[in-house]
Parts: sequence; C-alpha cells; structure tokens
Amino acid sequence: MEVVSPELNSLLPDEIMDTEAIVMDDEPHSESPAASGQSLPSEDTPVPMETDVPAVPEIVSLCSDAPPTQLTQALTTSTPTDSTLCSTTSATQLLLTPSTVSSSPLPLRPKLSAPFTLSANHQIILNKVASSSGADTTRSPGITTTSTPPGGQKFMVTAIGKSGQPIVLQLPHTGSKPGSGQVLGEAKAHPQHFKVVTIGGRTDLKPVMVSQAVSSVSQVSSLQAQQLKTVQIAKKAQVSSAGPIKFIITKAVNSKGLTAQTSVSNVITGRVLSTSSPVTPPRTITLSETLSSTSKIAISPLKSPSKLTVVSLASQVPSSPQKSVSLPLNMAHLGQQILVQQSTASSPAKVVCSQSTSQPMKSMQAVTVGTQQFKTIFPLSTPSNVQQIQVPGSRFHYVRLVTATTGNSTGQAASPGTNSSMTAKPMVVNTAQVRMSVPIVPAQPMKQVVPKPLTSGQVVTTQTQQRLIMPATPLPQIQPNLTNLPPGTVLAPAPGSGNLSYAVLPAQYVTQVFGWNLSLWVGGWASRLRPDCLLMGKSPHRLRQGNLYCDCFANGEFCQSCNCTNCSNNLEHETERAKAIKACLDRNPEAFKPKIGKGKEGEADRRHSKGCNCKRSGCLKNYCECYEAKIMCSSNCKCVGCKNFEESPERKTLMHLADAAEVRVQQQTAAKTKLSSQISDLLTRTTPAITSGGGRMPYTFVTKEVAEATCECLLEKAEQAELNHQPQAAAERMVLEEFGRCLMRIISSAGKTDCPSINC
DNA sequence: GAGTTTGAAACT
DNA sequence: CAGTTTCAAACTC
Repeated sequence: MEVVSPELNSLLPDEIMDTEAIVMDDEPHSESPAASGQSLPSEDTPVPMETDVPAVPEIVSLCSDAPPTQLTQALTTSTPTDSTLCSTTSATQLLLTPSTVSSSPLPLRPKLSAPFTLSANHQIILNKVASSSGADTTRSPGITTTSTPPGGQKFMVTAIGKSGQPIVLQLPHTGSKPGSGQVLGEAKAHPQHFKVVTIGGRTDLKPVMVSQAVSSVSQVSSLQAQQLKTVQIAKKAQVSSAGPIKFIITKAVNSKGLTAQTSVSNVITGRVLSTSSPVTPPRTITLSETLSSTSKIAISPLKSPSKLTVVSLASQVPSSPQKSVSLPLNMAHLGQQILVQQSTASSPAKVVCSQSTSQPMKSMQAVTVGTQQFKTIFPLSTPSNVQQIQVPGSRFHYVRLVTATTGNSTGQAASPGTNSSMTAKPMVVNTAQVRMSVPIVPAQPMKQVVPKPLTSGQVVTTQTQQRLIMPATPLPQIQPNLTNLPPGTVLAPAPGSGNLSYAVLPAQYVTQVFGWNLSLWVGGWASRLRPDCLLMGKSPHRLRQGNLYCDCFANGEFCQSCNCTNCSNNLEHETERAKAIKACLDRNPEAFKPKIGKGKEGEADRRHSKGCNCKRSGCLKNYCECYEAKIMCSSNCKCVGCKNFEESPERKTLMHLADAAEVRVQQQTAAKTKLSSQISDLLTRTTPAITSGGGRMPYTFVTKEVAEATCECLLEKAEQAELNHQPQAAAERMVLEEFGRCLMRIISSAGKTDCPSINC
C-alpha cells in the first residue's frame, strides 16, 4: 500500500491545518506550463465527464480573478461570528475549485490572484508572473510570488501566524524518486524561485515569517487572524485521461517557533506582507510523481483540539466510470469529520456535497482535477461541531473524525495564540480511486497503543501513534474485517485492486478511550448501524436533545449493537446528531473527553478528571466511576465517606477478595481447560480404534470368521430343534439362547490378541 | 428476571 | 451553583 512517507508524515504535524497546500500533479506527458486563470462557470454547469473534457493541456492554476479586496472581504466575513454553523474562532480552508465552474451563488468566494501551473519539471508554477522580482510580494493578497525560472517553481506554502516552517511542495523532476522528501539542502542545490502562498491564519493577528532558503529571495505571506484562508486551485481537464493526478493537501510543520520575526511587517486583513531574513529553513516536501493512478490528499488538522486527519485520495481510473468522492472535513472544536462520498460508479457523477439546507453556507467551492470537476460547499463557520451534510443516497462513505484529544503533540511547541481551530475543511475530490492516509505523525515504528483514557489537556505523543487504514470505498471484501482492525493495521491493496481506497488514520482516532475519536461510516456498513440514542425522553420537548446516557453517543460512536430504540445516533440523523453533539459540548466542553486520564507522572497517577460524587457507596462499588476505573479517588472527587484511598482497609479487603476471586476464576479456567484437553485426548486415542479397519470391526469383536462361526452355531441349534421335533417357539428360543452365548463369547474374547473362537 | 440502589447527566 | 429529576448501570433478591 502506498502510504505517506515518513518524511511527509513528519512534516504534517497538528498545526498543519493552518498551512496547507494542494499540489496537483499530473502525468508528465500531459503537463503544460501554460497558466490559466479561468473563469468559474456556473455551478449548474454540468460537470463534464472525463471523456467529455476537451483535449487541452492540463493546467493547474490558482484562481486569480479575484481582486485583493474581494479576498479581504471573503476572509473577513468568514469569522465565526457571522455563521451559525461554527463555534470556532478561526478557520482554515483550502479549496480546490475547478476553473470551469462559475462563481458560487454564495456571496463569498475567496480567491487568490496567483494562478499556477504544472511546469515541465513537475513543479507547480504558482502565479507565473513574468519576471517578477522577489520583492513583488504584495501583488495579490495571500500570495507572494517571485520570478519564475524556466525550470519552474516550487510551491511554498506557509501558515499565517504560525511560527512553523513553511512547506515547499515541489513536484519532483521526472525520474525523481517518488515520495522522496526534498529537504532544504536539496532545494539549494537546485536554485529555483519560490512562490509563497499563505493560506494559514490565526486569531492573534500575529504575523508569521516564512523564510526561503533556496535563494536570497525570501517571501512571507500573511493574513490576518480569523480569516478563512482559501486557496482555489483550478485545473483544466487534461488531454489524456490516462494521466494520473496527484494532489496533496498538506500543511506546514509547526516549528518550534521562529526566532526572528521582528522583520515581519504589520499585517492587514486580507493583505499579504512580505518579509525577509529567513529564520527557519523551510521544509520541502517533494511530491512524488509516479505513473500510478493514485492521487493523494493529505489533510492535517489544526493542532488543537481536533487533530487530524486525512489524507490521500486516489486518482480516477482513466476512462473508467467517473466516481466522485467528497471529503468534507468539519473540524470544529468538537472534533473533525471527514465525509467521503462516492457516487455510483456506473453513472457519471456530479458530486455535490451539500450541507443541510437549513445551514447557511458561506462559501462554495469547486475543484476540477484532471478531467473531472468537483463542487465543494464550504461552511466557513458553523454553529455545530459537525458539519451538516445531506447525504444523497447511500453510496457515500463516511469517515468521521471527532475530537480525539485535547493534548498537544509532544515535540510541537504550541505557538502562542494558536488556539484557532479549523472550522470546517470540506473538500470534494472527484476520483475513481480513493486512497486516504493520515500523515499526522511520522512513520515511526509502530507501537502498540493501548487505549488509555486521557485527561483534558493531556499530552498526547503523536510520534508513536498508529494508524488505521480504512477503506473509503465500499470494499465489501474487507468490510467485515474493518471493525476488527487493530490499531496500526495497514491494509495493502491487493494487486489489481486499483479501485480500492483507503483511509489511513491514526489509532488515536479509533480507540474509544479518547472520547470523541473516530467513527467510521462506510456506505456498505449502513445496514449495520442501528437506530440512535439521542432521544432523551418521551416528552416532545426533550426529543433529540442528545445526551450522554447512551454510551455509544458518549464514546463518539454510532449505535450499532445496542438495544436503543428510536435511535438517532446514526447516519440518517446526522443533523440531529450534530446538534446533539453541540448541545452536549455547550453544556460541558469536556463532555466527550475521557474522564480518566493518566497523570503527569505516568499511568500510576491516573485519576478522574472530574472526580466522583459518591455518597452512599463509599466509592467501593462500581457505582463509583473511580472505583470502576480501578483508580483511587483523588482531590477532584466530592464523594462522601470515601473508602477508596490507598490506606483504606475496606479497599484493601476488597482488593484481596477481588484478587482471590480472580485466582479462583483462573484456577477454574485452568481446570476446565485441562479437563477439556484430557477429554479431547481420550477421544482422539479411542476414535481410531473404532473406525479403523475400513469397516472391519476390531479383531476383538465380530470378524468375518466370528460371524460365520456364530451363524453355524445358530444353524446347528436350529437343526437340533428340528431333529427333536421341537415346536417352533422352542426352536426360536434355542437359537436365541445360542446367539446370546455367542455374543458373550465374542465380548469375552474382545481385547484379546488372538481371534476369538466360537464353539457351539 | 424483576425490583432496588446508585450516581452521573440533565434539568431547573 | 445548588437542588431536583432523569436515566442507565450496578446491585440485590
């Protein structure tokens, strides 16, 4: 299976959501250096099929028809206050939009003014401004450009307000090793101009400086906080549909902090200011360009509280029925949601991932990749933590990521004021193949992660997080096993399984102990889902309020095997569920966080985050959450008459009793196992003696000779009776008695080594 | 298995 | 924030 390389993983920390970029790569032969800033057709414009696309050189460009002011407006209006769908304070979006799609009916359409194309050297040429100087950094808001060398440019993406290192997304030259990360030093070896696009944002208005180490030209793009950072990338249909398309959405690594940001100029909303003096060498991600028909989209989450997430998308199979997959990502403070929708393969798909009609939409974007177009509706802000999405039909796949942890990843210094969170990151990608991976953490040695409750604010080490690969396509062949996949399981596509799709997700989103983690819906699994537990009572006013009485809901899962009635904790009630989630979070922001988290000093210090309130159980029964979790009560508890402390004799007694009971259980189990083994062994040894001989009874029993002898004896008795003129009844009696004697002889002879002799 | 107890969650 | 109610699990018989 193709997974994100460790280098790429290492470059996709939590905060990369603020600095994401999309790189769409095309097959070399179909590439064209021509840049295009194309107008957007109407949304109603039918999405052309791959086969309908005219044979034009594939162009990847950033929409540039938006004036700076428009961008500013779009960005500023994306604050969470003007939306009812999002409660987050900031948002970052990276939008892919088809150049052939007309403007969205929605008023807001952030646009960038720098188109880019795929150069012949497999690099994205961003905003090919002829001989633009490095100082020309304010040409358009959000994007700074430099001169365009003949050899193409690198696509540098950085985050606003993030002190991290920018990521340079570079399409490798032909023949370059796919997936190989290109470090800064390598970039230096190949002096190329960069075009820096700032798509990140933060709430504290703190500018960020992006350095460029390739050349003396360093450019920084910054946007003011609470701006929706949107990059629209349009791509014309490629000439040949055989060319694979790759586009990667990634984010810059959260650096440990810049040390020289003084050169950053003031940042005005919607303005892009440049700076120099590179401080931190930018990280370069070389996007592999292979002939494999796979595309990747790596989306990383904000650093907190929601983490991560996707991933990669495979490209469509050339000339195959168009499939569409939508990946609306909703990353509110509750968590994240990834919805993958796949249309029917048999019919040309015009995938529109739409939100609930009741939910205002602030932005709509579309993406055209290769010969396919996509429409994406982006809720710039939502009141709900879960995106309201109307799912047409049942052929969509859901991969829901919700709050996994509140902890910060170790090794990632939380920049001050980076508490912004992703509002929503929906994205629609039209592909026939979907291969998703979550390169949140470096691909370090897999370590068995034991699901452990985490306390609020607990530090989560993402360096060793595992990943769960989940199919984004129906994948009936593996669906039965998906739920049994252990953390870290990697499903490699079988040879020839070109349409297999995968979602590689870190295990932390899978295990339930992380509170709101990962719930996965796949279209084919819909039948497994059960009705829901959001109903709180029979009173109408309480319906659909959502409550944590349901363990499934509390664990961030959909009801599947519980016995709830009138369940709304399912896909069919997504909107209600989202509202319920939000309601719960409104009541208690920690509602979906694990109650039991390990303490600072290790697992031994696990404690209840809230503490118990026991009054009558003495905290020595399972009524007590602390006792149930096998932890002692702490200062957080408000219990009365607590006996669940270290020196408690009652507790020790219970522990001893529990230990003794456990020992007894173990002994009984061992005894049963031994007995079963003995019985099995006995049967194994006796069975062959009974059945051996090919139908012939054992020699100790009736053999052919014995049977013949017996028959002779019986006949002899019958003859004697006849000769004596015995009545028939007496004759039969004599025969039967003789038969009985024969049987007794046979039985008595059984087990003897020699054949029994039957003598009348 | 039914009834009771208990404490968290929800509600006021 | 405190008191009350609701709920489901734990517990008892």
